[in-house]
Amino acid sequence: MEHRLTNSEVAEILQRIADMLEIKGEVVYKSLAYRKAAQNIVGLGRDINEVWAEGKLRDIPGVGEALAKKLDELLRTGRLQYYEDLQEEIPDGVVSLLAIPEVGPKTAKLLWERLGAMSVADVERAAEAGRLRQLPGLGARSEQRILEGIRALNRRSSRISLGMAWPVAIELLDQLHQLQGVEKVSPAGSLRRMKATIGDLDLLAAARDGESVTAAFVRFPQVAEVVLQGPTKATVVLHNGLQADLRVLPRERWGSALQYFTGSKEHNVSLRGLAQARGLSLSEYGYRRDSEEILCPEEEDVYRLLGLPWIPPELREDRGEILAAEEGRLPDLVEVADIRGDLHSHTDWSDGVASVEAMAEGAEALGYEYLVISDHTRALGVANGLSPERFREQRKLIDRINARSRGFRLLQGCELEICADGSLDFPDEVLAQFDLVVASVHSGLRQEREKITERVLKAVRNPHVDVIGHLTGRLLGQREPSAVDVEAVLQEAARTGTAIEVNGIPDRLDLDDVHIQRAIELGVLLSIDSDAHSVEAFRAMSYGVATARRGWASAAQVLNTRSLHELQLWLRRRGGAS
DNA sequence: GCCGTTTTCGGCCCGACTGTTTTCAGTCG
Repeated sequence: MEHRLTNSEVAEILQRIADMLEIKGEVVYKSLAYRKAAQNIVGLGRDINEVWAEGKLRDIPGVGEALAKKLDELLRTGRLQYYEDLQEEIPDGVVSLLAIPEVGPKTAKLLWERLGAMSVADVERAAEAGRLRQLPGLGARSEQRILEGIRALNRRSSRISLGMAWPVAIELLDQLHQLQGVEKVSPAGSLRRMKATIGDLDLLAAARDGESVTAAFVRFPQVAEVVLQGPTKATVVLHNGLQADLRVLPRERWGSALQYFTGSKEHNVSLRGLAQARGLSLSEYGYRRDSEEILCPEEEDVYRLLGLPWIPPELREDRGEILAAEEGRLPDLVEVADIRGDLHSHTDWSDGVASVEAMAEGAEALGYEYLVISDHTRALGVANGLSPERFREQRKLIDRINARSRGFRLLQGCELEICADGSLDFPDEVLAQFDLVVASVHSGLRQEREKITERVLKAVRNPHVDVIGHLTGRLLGQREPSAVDVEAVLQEAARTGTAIEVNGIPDRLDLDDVHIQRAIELGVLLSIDSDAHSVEAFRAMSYGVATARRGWASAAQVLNTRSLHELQLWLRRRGGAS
């Protein structure tokens, strides 16, 4: 096989098939089935090629006989006849029209059949020429909306990182909370589930008079444009280009509303399935049994009526959390308060902006017991990597700071370069001098799978290496993850006891949630780090913790929830220095 | 196309908003 398809490539093909089936006008449940399977393949946590090789495709939820057969053909040959036949019937250009807001499968088909539109640009031209309003079911207003949709599409900067979205949302929620009659506010949607990237800001408010709240909301200074506005919801585009959706519900329906709008959609679908089995119908307004209404003022009420414990939002991706809740084996998720120290940080000795002293003070102010200063090693010239001699000097400074501090302790580490040629930047005798070593790849990220995997495995097997930093090297929206065989690294890390980092920098969040869940399954120890290059950047820890929670991690599985003493014991047993 | 303490066939979640509609279809989340 010339190219091994990744999970997301396979899922993408299934999603496109679903798109084409919708345009064809097939029964909706068929395309839903394709989408569900695609979702589960993305959330698999392991390489679908391996699942295929084991003959276990049918074990993937949502994959039945027909899909297993198609996936087998796709993974075996790299092609899928069914998909190619569909492409003959529905050109890719028609599918691409679905990217336009306001254009769904019905409209796409109409535009294609009646106007021959095969691209977004075709639709834009037709709309500008006033030809859309002549189509059945469309009028001048629809034409205008579609045109606006295309303009929004052209300027849309896709999804933004959680770290960018979160502060913006909190500010809007603060303003909402100050409005007359607003009793409660909360983030909802992917924001509340702490997904790595956020499409729209979903905001929720409890108030009796929704009309006045949405009216005030659309006049907030951050708002550039009002997309829609009604008595219970409003959608706006902010000056920074983000879209924000606000929903307003009365206080007595807060629980069901918050649950509903937090999603995920898949989680909610499964939940409604459970409700139905009990003769209940669930919506954002509460439960209904025939004509009787059951209100849920708190989110716990929604779950309790189904006999379930409250499920943390980070788990609500329909990746087994409902079954786990039913069986009483939901994980006790790690929290920011569990974190006792940070194992990865930089100072102005390499590419950080703060002094060792300032970083130490910052970490102590956060209530940490310890901080590992882990500046870059010499091979990373662009980051002013340090030589062994410079590290020895830095050690003296760290010793001095420790000598005058009480309770808090600095440890000296390094972020050891895993060089492109597969070597480690320092020999073992130098590595033995550090309290803790984080080893990371910063170069040769485009190497082929075997080569880059072998580099990382070498670091995992080195007894002086304690943590593998940002394993895949992905930068959200900028750089795809490297081809590294995550499964192989995780398995080896489970064997050697090496910790794998969950890097909290919002653009990284690496490992990602799906692989964290797999790491937990394999018993791999995690280290949640801020990788801070400044004092303010310590706060990235919270995004790292959120990502670990999304991967079902509990405190026991996270190295830096341990006390200084326990950490030092762990380091000593690993055979490194300290 | 999937799936089964209702079922191997017949279900498959629910509602807001908008526009072109004389009662509803399409899109979105």
